[in-house]
Amino acid sequence: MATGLTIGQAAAFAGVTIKTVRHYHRLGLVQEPERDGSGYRRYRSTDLLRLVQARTLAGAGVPLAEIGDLLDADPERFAAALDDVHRRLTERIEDLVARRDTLHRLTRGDRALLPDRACAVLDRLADLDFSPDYVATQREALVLAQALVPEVFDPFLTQLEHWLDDPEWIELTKRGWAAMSWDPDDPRIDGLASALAAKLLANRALLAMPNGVQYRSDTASRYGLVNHHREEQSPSIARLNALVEAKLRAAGIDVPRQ
Amino acid sequence: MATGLTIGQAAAFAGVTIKTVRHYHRLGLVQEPERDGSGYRRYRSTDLLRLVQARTLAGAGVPLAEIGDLLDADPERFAAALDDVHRRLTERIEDLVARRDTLHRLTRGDRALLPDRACAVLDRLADLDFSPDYVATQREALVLAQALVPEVFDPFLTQLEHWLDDPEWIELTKRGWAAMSWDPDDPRIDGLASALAAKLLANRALLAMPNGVQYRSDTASRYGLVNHHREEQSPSIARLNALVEAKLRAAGIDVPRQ
DNA sequence: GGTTGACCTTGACCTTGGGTCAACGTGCAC
DNA sequence: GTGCACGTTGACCCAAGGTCAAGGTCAACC
Repeated sequence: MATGLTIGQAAAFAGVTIKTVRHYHRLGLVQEPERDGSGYRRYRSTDLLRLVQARTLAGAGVPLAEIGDLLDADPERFAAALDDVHRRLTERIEDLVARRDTLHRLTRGDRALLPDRACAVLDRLADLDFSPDYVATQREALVLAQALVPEVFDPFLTQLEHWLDDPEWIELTKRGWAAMSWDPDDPRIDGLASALAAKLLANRALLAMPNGVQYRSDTASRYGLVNHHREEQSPSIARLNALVEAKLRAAGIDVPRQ
Repeated sequence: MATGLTIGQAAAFAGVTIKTVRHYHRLGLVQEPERDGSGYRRYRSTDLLRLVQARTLAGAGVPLAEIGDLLDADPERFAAALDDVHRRLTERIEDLVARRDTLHRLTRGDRALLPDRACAVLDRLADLDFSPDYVATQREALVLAQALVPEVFDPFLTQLEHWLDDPEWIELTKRGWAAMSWDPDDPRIDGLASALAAKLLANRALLAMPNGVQYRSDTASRYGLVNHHREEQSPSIARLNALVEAKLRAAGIDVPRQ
């Protein structure tokens, strides 16, 4: 008797598994066909059509719960819904393309976390013979800055780029890094702090908060968190920083505390 | 104290939810950072890096279970895996594009189920003033044929295309369809069967199984299922078909039974 | 007319990548 | 000291099926 296809044949025709077909039946997404004498579902071509329609929508990412309504809707609502699905699909495709394109950045971690401009600064630091340790610390600071105080991230980079053109700053900074291994009471620290503060004061325009930046109530503490990052690993560096900040405050600069 | 970011800050930085971060910890995909005095997780930049790497891979569709191993792998295995991910992502994108492109076929069901060539044949049937009912039945037959006997689907279409150029066949077929409403014992049925059989025998080359088609053991019954599709709704059509088949067999043609 | 093997039936639980809710502890600002 | 946002764990929920179990059917071969 020509009673129609079995579930396996129907599933193969629609390009889904048997389990999926039964799942659709259970969700009421595709009506169950009639059974034959032995209880087998028998699929006619209208069932196949419905199945293919459902699978196509599901494959396009439409939630199964919506598909039933959609297929039963009047043509204009259906057409509108199709447009919507098409749009969402296009978005998803573009998203995937973007993800694919960013994948290769993963091979170098820093480039995954920081914008190109910051990476360039770090590369220049390495070229200028700063120790890898120092570069790594700066990288950490930049990552933290981006996460914690994004509103000053760009001005911060501008500062760094400026200092990199100043050989004297480079020299001072390298000495400051070397101070990490000094005794916290080393008398050279005070001289170094004075020199650094003088250098900063000579370029005080750079220190001002850029125009347009909202000073959030917690910005200061976040900024401090960035500035004092890794200080706990070296008391001498902590003392150096404290001295420099005190000298800046004495000169009337508003340095955030803590 | 500069102990690092809280989970909410880390999650925001990586572009995921807090829950996702903890999920990754539980799966061992991202190591848990140290806790501060109050039990809060505190994220350093290496943790952020790992988190961003994990999220990027996960977003690209890599199963979470694989990501941990991947990120711990040596660079060349990691690069190979990245290539693989890139390839899968490209496949997925192409698949989505294809699905998007087939979406619009859903507005007309027949076009979603049948290839263009079959749709063209159905359109010609409608143009030739076959009743919508007849066209619908033919559509069902084509869908069934495609599902059940795909190996003869193209030759079957070729036959149909041939007959459509024969005005006499068109006339006979329309009379045959009209027979549906006749009494099964109507004497005109026999004459119609003779005319149809003669027409088929005059083009017997078309009836042969095409070269290269494997005659599966069940092809005959499937073929019969297609041919006798909808017969149960009209005893006169059933009788007409039976008569035609008998005449063909008498002429030495191998017509599958049942 | 058995037996084999492919296919069908239902039902219950498993999976992935998280979301949601509850019940409770912390940190900070006013 | 009182909100209020944020943190902690744990337990359950979700889509969209997959897997496994325990049988019933069907067709074919011997």
